[in-house]
Amino acid sequence: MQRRFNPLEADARWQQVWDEKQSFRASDTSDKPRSYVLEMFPYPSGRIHIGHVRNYSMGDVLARFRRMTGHEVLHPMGWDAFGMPAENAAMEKKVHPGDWTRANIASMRAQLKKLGFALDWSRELATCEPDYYGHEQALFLDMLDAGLVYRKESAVNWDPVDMTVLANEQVIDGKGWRSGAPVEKRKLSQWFLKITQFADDLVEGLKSLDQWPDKVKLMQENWIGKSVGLQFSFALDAPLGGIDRLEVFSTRPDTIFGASFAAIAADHPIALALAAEDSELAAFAEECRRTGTAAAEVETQEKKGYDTGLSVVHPFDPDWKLPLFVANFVLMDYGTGAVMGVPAHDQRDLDFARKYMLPAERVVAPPGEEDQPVQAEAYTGPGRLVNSRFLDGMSVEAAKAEVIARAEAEGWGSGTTVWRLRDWGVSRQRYWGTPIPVIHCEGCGPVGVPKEQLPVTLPEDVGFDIPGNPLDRHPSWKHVDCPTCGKAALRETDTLDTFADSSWYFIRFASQPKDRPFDRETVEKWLPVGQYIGGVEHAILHLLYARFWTRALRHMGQIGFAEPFTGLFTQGMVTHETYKAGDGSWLSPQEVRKSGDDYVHIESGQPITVGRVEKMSKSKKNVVDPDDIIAQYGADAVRWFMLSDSPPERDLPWTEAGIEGSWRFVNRLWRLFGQVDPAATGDDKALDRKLHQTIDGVARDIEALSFNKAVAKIYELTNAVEKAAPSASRSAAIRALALLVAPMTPHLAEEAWAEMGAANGCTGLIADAAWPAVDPALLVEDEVTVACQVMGKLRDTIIVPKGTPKEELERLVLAAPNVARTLDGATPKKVIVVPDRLVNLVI
RNA sequence: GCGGACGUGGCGAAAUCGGUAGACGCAGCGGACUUAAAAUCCGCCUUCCCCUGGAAAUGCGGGUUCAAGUCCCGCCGUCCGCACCA
Repeated sequence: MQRRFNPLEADARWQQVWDEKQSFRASDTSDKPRSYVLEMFPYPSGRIHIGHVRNYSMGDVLARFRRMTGHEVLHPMGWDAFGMPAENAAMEKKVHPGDWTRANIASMRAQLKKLGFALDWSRELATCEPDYYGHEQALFLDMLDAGLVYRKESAVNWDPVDMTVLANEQVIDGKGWRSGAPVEKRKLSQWFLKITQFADDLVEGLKSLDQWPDKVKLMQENWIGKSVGLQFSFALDAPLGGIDRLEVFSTRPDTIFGASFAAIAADHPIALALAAEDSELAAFAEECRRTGTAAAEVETQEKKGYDTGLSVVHPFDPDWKLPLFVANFVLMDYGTGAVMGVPAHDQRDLDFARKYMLPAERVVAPPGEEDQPVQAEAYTGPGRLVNSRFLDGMSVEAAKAEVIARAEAEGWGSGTTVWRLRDWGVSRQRYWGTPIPVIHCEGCGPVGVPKEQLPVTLPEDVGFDIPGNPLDRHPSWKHVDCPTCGKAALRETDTLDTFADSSWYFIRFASQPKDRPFDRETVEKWLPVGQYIGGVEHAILHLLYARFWTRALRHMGQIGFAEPFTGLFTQGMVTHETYKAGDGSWLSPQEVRKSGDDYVHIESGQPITVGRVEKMSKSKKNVVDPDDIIAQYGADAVRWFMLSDSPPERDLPWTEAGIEGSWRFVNRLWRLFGQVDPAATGDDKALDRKLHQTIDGVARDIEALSFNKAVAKIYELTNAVEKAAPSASRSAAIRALALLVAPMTPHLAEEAWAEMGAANGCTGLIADAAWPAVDPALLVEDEVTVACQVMGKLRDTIIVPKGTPKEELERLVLAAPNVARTLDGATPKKVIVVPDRLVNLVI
């Protein structure tokens, strides 16, 4: 065996062997239990970054481990290949988005292959190819037929930089998620997917996802935002044009007798009608629209209103009139754009009432506080109804039910659920996306492209020298005949949001027939995905859309399950120290050298300020390139480092010392593998025990994705094996160690396996080897260390046979020298014995 | 503001059910080998003290318990998500 492990040579050799033997090809017909391990597929930006390496290393350990434990594993890879960056590149570099994207895919594929992931490359797909997006178009048409797609003119979020519409989920703090430009409102005809039809089920379904992080489930629940209450109408005391009623929604119909005003949004039809003849109101409405929705602004925003002079009539008392305001805190796009104001029990209403001198009468009170006046804070807790006529004495819940029942009986309202979730607007005014397969005919309206004409492919001859949608200004592409009446018609020139592409790729991975999106039977063999791994930044967008899409397919009878991902794991980021030069400019790790405890700039020798450890970003220059690292240390050291130290859900600080340490360990293992001796004889019971405990523990840790713990256990075993004297046990441990590290450092393991060879029982590829069996008898120790405590403080420890009886333990502890000295002749009042663990003496 | 997570050595972290806090790794220190260096190996490594032992210590302050990093109450801090949601 060579003295040093040579990854540069070994990595490529084993990668080629796995490739030739198609070692990681998933069989649809295997009888083994199936396991679908999936990491979120990358956007082909051009380079793999270290975060990808961490993500795919984790998935790879699980995939390889599952193979070793007898599973038929599906572990595929593909490309989320449509999107804006390709068009931006086209504009800047005068390359076609397709050429740019495909070149990026080629180089990133090569990078991934260098890491030796156990991927089934035969199933590789790219969403920008017609043999993917054509099937997506078919699914869109199915949804159109099923009534899950509709077209609507609505105010949409317009990104003025990317010149496209954005979904609600893609607007963050009033800014476009990609461009960061403040989003404008525009009225446009757009295609929508009816995600709200599944709102309730999407919330309910979260309960079944016990292998999802609570954090993600909570984020989804909040995003969907279910509110149960009463939608009802106030009569206007004087009709305005054709409008004589005002619809409002309230989650607190029980407080209806505490109402002292009604308020509408600045964009509410009544407000618009009034503003047409009231310039003061028009100015106020304009001010409301101008106000940003950014966090800081909203918080400091004063509640302001404009008294319309109109009144509404209380539904339970025709003589009770409530003033109607236009208010800046009422939003047109939530509920009905109008509220009833109950100052005593809603803080915003209270702030508003104080400013405009409106009454604030308590109608719910906890016991004993019935007569307390309303102070600075609105009361939102439980209690009994007061000052509320026929509701007096009821609980909040009973009163809600009573008001809803009466409203429904009297016909002026009904119990309703309102959702924060909006339907998913999927139209994008972009070129590099899936063409929406619809033809607009003057006579027939929008008509779906007949399925036999799919795919509707993107034209190649497009230019990006002027802003806007190249599909729309293409001379011929959009001009087609109506499939229904045959008259001249126009193709839809919008493309689908790229989140549609990632909403079903995990299904296509499992089954890729040429003539349809997927084969149901094959899909149901593999799905749902057993373990999905990716960044938490997709907690809402991608994961919600994928859950919707899967439900839509089930709704249409195409598949039999609703949840696409049984297990979800959100891994942390890879971070790095930041370095700042004296002039405040950022420096990359390559420009910095450690000198004693300080850092200096290599070029100038000037001292460097070390900043906080942050997510790697180009702007702060704290990035490391996986290619450089692999070239220096090989794939296995990088993979090992990605799994070590930090728990996978937490951020992992990249350090030069850390990767050096991993590299040293790879070599340490390599030297140890060289010490295997098939001729060695003799037992080492302690080492056997350590080995079997480690095999068991590492398996559990990998199943739980606690890779850092598995790594620690492997270090411990390595330490023990190194210290052990030669024996048959030691050789067996060395061989088993190769199997234990095989999922993490597969090239090293494969090389060692081949070197150890048949003489040591190492035949075939370690990639095809089974996980070592555990002897349960060796998991239990026959001796245990028992802690000897006096008054809860550790005074001594004794080693006793496992299962030593209580009385005997007590006797031994009392005899322990340090215990006897501490007791100093005193007799314990009480003795607590936890068998095999500790004895605590209470004096 | 609402919701959530987290807080343990110089650093990344372990501690699975309330039962020996700091496993394992990194960095550091001392030593061996070497002409020397690298590599490797051995040892030390929470703090303090009257050092064959002892005391304190898991963000801070209380509580429950024979026993608390772990459970309960109240603070402080950091990070994340949402945000005028009726």
